[in-house]
Amino acid sequence: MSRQLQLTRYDSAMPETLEPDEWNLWDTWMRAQRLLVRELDRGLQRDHGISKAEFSVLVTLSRASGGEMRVGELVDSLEWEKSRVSHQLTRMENRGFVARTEGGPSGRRTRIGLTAQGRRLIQDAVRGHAGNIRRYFLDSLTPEQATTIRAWSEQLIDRIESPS
Amino acid sequence: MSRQLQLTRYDSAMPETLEPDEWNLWDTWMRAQRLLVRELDRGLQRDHGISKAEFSVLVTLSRASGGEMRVGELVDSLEWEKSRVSHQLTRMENRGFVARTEGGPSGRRTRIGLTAQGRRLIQDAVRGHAGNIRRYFLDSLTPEQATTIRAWSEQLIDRIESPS
DNA sequence: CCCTTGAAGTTGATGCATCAACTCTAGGAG
DNA sequence: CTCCTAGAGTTGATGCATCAACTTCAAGGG
Repeated sequence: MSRQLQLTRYDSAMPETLEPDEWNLWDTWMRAQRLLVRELDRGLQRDHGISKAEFSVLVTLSRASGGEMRVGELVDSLEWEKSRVSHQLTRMENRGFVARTEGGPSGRRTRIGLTAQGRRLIQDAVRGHAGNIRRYFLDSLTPEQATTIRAWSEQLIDRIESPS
Repeated sequence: MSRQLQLTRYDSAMPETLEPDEWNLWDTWMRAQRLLVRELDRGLQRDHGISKAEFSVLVTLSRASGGEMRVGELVDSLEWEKSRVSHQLTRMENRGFVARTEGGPSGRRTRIGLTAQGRRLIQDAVRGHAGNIRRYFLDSLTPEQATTIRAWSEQLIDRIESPS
């Protein structure tokens, strides 16, 4: 993967209405994002054989009291679309990480639980993944940078989420 | 899209080995990323009917001298895998945005060019997308924040790309 | 001239992500 | 009791992204 200077690149808008400084900032930032996410994804895949999506589902289930949740609870917790959750659960059920169990005679609704394999897996993965987050993200930040990034992230979230 | 406080969420690792402050920073930052990327994607889709991937290919081709490139040049410029480029071109050829043309009698290799429709489309899209980058990203940054973000992004890129 | 080899590009398979359409069931209104 | 409806969940279709395997062709060696 040779790195070289380039003026046009994935995600680089560089339109006439952005100044060179501006697109450069945008490009640099987007590039850092992609590299970081890619590195974390690869870490999960390499060290634990699971994807980020699988990790998210497993870690959410592992924190549930009783180790079971309904699909709707997963939807709320993950902030995914319900169909995305459903598809993901199907794949993970096929891999043997989770199980769909019929609710008791009174209950009725489908519940999702970790299998023994899923439970074992997530315990290791959480530690490994935390280490990678620390190595690639947290350790790369000075305290001042961390403060700035946090403040800016919060601004951005508000800005996008409130229909200004 | 109701927003509510939650302690576990997509991409939140929150493992035992991360302090609450740490995972909170990580979570906030990841959340901001996702929202921003999603907003820009939706803008492209809504205003111009194209995906980010299509935008990237079109803008790259539109900057090429002669408006044509070889697949390998696209691969280098976009920093995508060649198979990804090939699949993307197939989809875009089906949509009528680009055309694969046989090189001249001497040349031989396949060249990729914009169609009239593709050229028309990208001219509008570049301006609209630039506006969205400004609105959601650039305008959300103070000069100091911009400086910090740029510096940190560069650190992170170096850190990940150099096999330290 | 033939054969090997490597670069360029394509293809197929699989998983992630989203949209739209569908099923099923529980809980009323009549 | 019967029907209607709304919520919960599933399914299918399509596009993005990646990996591995394959095809083609040009260049060079023998």
